[in-house]
Formats: sequence, structure tokens, C-alpha cells
Amino acid sequence: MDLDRDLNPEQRQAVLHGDGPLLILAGAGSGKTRAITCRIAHLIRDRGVEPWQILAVTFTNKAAGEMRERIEKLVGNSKGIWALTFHSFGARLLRRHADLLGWGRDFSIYDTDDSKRLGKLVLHELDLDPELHRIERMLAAVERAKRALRGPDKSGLKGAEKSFYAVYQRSLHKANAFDFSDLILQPNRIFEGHPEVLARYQGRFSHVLVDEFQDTDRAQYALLKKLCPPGSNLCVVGDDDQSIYMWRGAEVANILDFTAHYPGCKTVKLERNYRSTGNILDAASSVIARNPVRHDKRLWTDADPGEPVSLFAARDEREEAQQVARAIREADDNGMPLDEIALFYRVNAQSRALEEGLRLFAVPYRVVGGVRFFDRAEIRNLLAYLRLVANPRSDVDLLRILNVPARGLGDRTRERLVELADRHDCSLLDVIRPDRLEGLRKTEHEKALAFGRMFKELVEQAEGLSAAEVVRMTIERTGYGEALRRQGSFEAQGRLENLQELITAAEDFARGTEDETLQSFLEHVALITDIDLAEEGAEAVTLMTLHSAKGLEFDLVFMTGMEDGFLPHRRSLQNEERAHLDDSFVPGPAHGGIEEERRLCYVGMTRARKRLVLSFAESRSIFGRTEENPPSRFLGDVPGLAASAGRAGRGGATVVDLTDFDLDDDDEIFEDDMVVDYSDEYSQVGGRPGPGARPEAWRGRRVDHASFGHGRVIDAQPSPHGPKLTVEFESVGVKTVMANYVRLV
DNA sequence: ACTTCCGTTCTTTTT
DNA sequence: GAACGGAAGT
Repeated sequence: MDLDRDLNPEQRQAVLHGDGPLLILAGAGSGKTRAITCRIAHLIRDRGVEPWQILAVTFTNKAAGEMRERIEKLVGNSKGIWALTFHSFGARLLRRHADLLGWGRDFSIYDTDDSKRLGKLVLHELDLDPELHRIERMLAAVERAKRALRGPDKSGLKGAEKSFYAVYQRSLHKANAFDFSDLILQPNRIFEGHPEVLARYQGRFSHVLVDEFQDTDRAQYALLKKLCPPGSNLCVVGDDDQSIYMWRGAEVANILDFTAHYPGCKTVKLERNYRSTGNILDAASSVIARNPVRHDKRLWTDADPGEPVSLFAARDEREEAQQVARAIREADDNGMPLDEIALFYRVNAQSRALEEGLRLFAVPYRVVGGVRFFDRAEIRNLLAYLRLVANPRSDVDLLRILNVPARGLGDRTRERLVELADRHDCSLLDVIRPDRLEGLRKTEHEKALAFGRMFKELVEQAEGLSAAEVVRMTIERTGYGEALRRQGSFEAQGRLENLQELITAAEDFARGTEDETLQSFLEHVALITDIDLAEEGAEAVTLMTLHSAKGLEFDLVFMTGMEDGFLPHRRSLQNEERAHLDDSFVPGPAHGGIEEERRLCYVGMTRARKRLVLSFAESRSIFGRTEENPPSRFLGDVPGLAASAGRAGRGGATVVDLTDFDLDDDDEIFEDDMVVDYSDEYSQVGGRPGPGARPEAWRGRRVDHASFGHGRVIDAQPSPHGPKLTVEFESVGVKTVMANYVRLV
């Protein structure tokens, strides 16, 4: 690390800043991650700070891991450093001190799905009509209260919401569980109620650094303020232009408050962009410039203008996908690595059409988020078992797996057990004992006890084993694996494979940690993010939402679905309209409106290093219906975009003159003569794949199939459901399979 | 008790 | 398009 050579003057200021609070306003691509890691390295190497005295809060676990790696590389010593997300930090504090709040240290962490399940039980218990009191709304109210650090008694909530919060929280306690918001709220409680504990951590962490500060919410900031009294060595890095999480409570105002709450704080601005070409930066800047309230900050670069930002129109989402896929093929042929290419979209549902297009052209891809691995039913079932092993009090988990696989313990028996547990005031598992199962019929009685015995054995044998071993054992001892094998269906086969994958996940986890216990694996699973799961290096393009794209960068970026209604999203416009039309409308605390959408657009554009391609579809079929939306109003903010239109792909070029649109007028109808020169070869209307190029792309490719294994494509034919492949498999010979069922390798 | 099928409803972003 | 809930069939 050479501070003089590797850093610009502003970065150097940030890195070398001495004691006291520090605010770094860092524009997109301005090297803030480099500054922050260099600063930590500098503290350890040159200022005698021990790694364990440093707390670095990042936005994702992946970012935390990368930071640790880079520091390790710079100074060869990152052991003991706490680099984690706010939620992981909270979880770690609670693991040590949950007993101070009356929770066991072996608590479970409930994610949104678990909270919903628990919440539904609570609605039932309170005799609240789930139609009238939507569970999502109730939980949102609880979350809001928790973010304001309010307990059930002084929540400010009224009526049903108030009683819901009280019972919900009592149920969490009874189950020895915390929900996501608790991971921030409860550490606040510990620090409030136990000054000696707070003092310990204040003393320990001589230096605290927080990345993506614009996305911290009120409760997180409160925790930070407790940990770091004024005058502390607290360094926060943020960019108000990249605040895209106001909808979940993030408060950009925290940045403003920082200078007030930490008097004497030094402010450093990083305004030089090292990432993107001049054209890309200009385009992004002209979009964000339209936001009225911004910190004074001007991004600049002396990089080449590079290629113009391009824009293309497509008739529908299928054509858009194929245009993109075609352009990727071309970039690939020109030597661009596929993992340097990304496709962004506003909502997860948009990925489907893009995936189909990519498959048509045999472009390998991976999707971040969407239907996540850990959200699949079979995985959640097994995790419920595992969580119950780690924390037998977790009733929602028991209810989930009581009859999985089917063992004759249906709804009626389940209700009885819940009643009994209520009567004995104990957990559901505790009620499954010969002396407590009164009122059950003989067969159910026996079946319940059999389940209890099976589970008890499982717990005993799990003692002292690694997470992966417990996972493997649980699949078998519970009969879940056997039941799936017996089903034998294609679907069941896939589920079994997913369960195997869970064993692998546990093994992978063990490699990266010293603490390979079941409990620590479960905590890891509860707190991982989609981005954390995205494997790197593999030769594949990446598909993700604009939100997931934050903090990443790629050589070539496609921003698809640039339509009013998607970006800006319809919902954000509605909020704005209602606020406008209806005086009594109180916007929720978490509404970024169109300005947040604009920032989202900005974040997406600034991910691109060399080339940025924007696209929109004249009509789009999604959520089972077709809609026509005008091009995104943000496109109109980019000067010269029309002139550069049509560069998405040779032959498939579409020339769009944006001056024909009044992009700020919502009523504008898309008319045919505004878009000219569609290439028929690449348009595909009515599900008939055109001739030629696409099957060609598949021939000779190596693929993996779930049951047939490894093979080579010897022929490909178009079909209504995508390419139909003739594959020569190494083990089973020649077979015909649909492209949907293979993975390119 | 369990499975299957059909109609209904809801679809922004995620720690 | 999917996920959920209810109803009817095994």
C-alpha cells in the first residue's frame, strides 16, 4: 500500500484523518471502498490500532468479507476485526447478552416468512379477522414501532395493531426468537439498560466505520450513537444520491444530522469518478441533476468519453430480451468476459422474459434474488427441523414440520396440541409427553409420541456434530429424504437435490468459519442476502434488480424495462399523486416517491464502466396481462440519447427519436411511426422463433442436466417452449431435452 | 387424514 | 403467472 501513489488528495485526507468523527461524502465510483479499506489498513499498520478494536459496518455480508480480504492483503492481519452488517452485529451482541433481556443465548432468528407465520397465529389467538387485518400491514406497523425504538406498551399504536404488537412480541419471547427488527432494537435496549455493557463495547471499539450510511435507519443510527459518543473515532461514508431504501425506513437525514450530532467532524468529499466513461457519467449526472434536494457535490472524470450511451426500443419484452441476448453474443465474440456483463430491471418478475431470451441464444446466466434457494419449501422445511433442534421452544417451526413428511398428524391434531400447550403453558414440543396428551385419540396419541421420540433421538445425536453432519442426519432420521425418494417424481427428485445442496451449503459455510456449529450456520442462513449468494467467477452474465446492483460494477450494463410504470415504478407515482390530490393523505414514513426512483436509475447507470445500454418495450406482458407504457421519463433527461439510439446490435438496430415523445406527459401514447426499422429477423411475435442464428448458438455447447449429467449439444431445434436440444450425454447417450432443463457449463 | 384440483387474488424494491 | 384457500374426491 503506497498512500502517495495509490490515492488522490481527497482519498488521502480520508485515509490519514486522525482522531475524531469523519464524514465522507463519496459519489458513485469515487473509490470509497478503497478509501475505507486503506484507512483501516493504515490504522492497523501505521497507528498501532489492533484489528479487534475496529468495527466496520457494511451493507452486505459479501462486502464485509471482501473488506476483510483486502485488509488481509494490505497488512496481512485482519484477525479479530468485526466487519459485518448492522443485523449481523446486532445478532452477535445478542448472542452474548440476550440473557439480560430474558431471552436464551440459543435464540432463533425469524425472517419475514417466519414472522408472518407467527403473526398469523397471533391474529388467530386474538380472534382478529385476517381479511380485515392484513398480516403484512400488522407486521409493518410493528416494524415501524420497533424502528422508532418503541416497545408494545408505548408503541403509539392503537386498537388491533396495539394488541397485535403485544401478543406478537410475547410469542417471540416465548419461542425464544427475535425477528429482523429486534436485531437492531434489542441491542439498543441492552445498551440503554446496562451501561456497564455499553461501556465495555465503547472501550473496545476505538474505531468504528460505517459504509452506505445513507441507508441506515433511525434505530441503526441510534445504536451507533450509543456506541460512539460525540468525539469518537466514528467514520461514516455515504452518498445521498444513492439512497434507495427509504421505503424500508432508511433516513438520508442521518447524513445531515451527523455534522450536528458530532461537532467538529471533518467532512471529505470524493468527487472524482474512476469507474465510468465520460459519456456514461454525463448521462447518469443529467438524470440525477433533476432531483431538487441534493448535497452539493459534483462528480467528474477525466476518462475518455468512450462509446455513447445507447438506447433501443423493442416491440415487447420478448424482443427486448432477444435484442439484449444478441448484443451479449456479440460482446462475447469480441472477447468481453460474460461475468463483466449485467442485466438490470426494476422488479424480479421481469427476469423471466430475459432468461428466456438468453436461453434462446445459449448465453449462460445467473439470477440474483427472485425465488431464492433458501425460500424453497423443502429447504424451509429442513431448516425448520434444524431450528427446532437448536431451539426446541420454536413453535412455528414445530407446526411447520409436524406433518412433514405426512405422518398422520393433521389439522385437527395440530389444533389440539396448540390448545394443550396453551393449557400447560409450555411449548408445543413439551406437550408431546405421555402424561400431557390428554384428549387425543389413541392413534394420534401414539403417532405424536412416535414423533416426539424420533425428534428426541435426533437432538441427542446432533449433539456436538458439525452443521453439515446435522443436516445430513436430519434428512434421513426424520424420514423426509425417504418420503421424497418414494415419491419418485421429477419434482421430488429436484427437492432431494436441493436438500443435498443444503448439505453442501453447510460444508461451504464450515470452510469459512471456525464456528461450524448448527446454531452459527442457522444464523448465517438467516442473515445472508441474495447478493451474498451470487457466486463469482463463473462465466455467466448476471441478472438482478436495480436494488441488488448497488455497490457493484460491470464493464457492460443493460438497463431493461425503461418504461414509465416500471422505472419510475407505478407505485411510487401513485404515492405522489395521492399526496398531491388528497390533502388528508399522509404519506408513510418510508416513501421515496419519484425521487427515489430517479436515484435508483442513477445507481443503475453508474454501475457501468465501459458501456451502458438502455432499452424499453412498447408493450409488456407481465403478471398475466399485457400493458403499454410510454418510455421512462428519465430517458428524456439524457441529452443526445436519441442521436445514439439504435446501437444495441447490428442488424437488430432500432432508431428511436425521443424528441417525438413528451416524456413528462403521462398520457402520451406510443405510436408506430415513432419507432422505425425493426429488424424482422429478431422480432418474434406469436411464439414462433425465427430461423437460423439461435439454434446455431447452442450447437457444440457443453451442458449439465439434473438427471443425465454432462453432455454436448449436437443439434438444436426451435419449439414453442424454447430451444429443443439433442444432447450426447457422457453416461446415458443421446437424448432430447428442453433447453430450460440444462445448465450451460 | 390426505391429495388434487379449481377458482381467487395479488403481484416493488429487502435486511 | 404463482400462491393461496376451499372443496371435493381417495
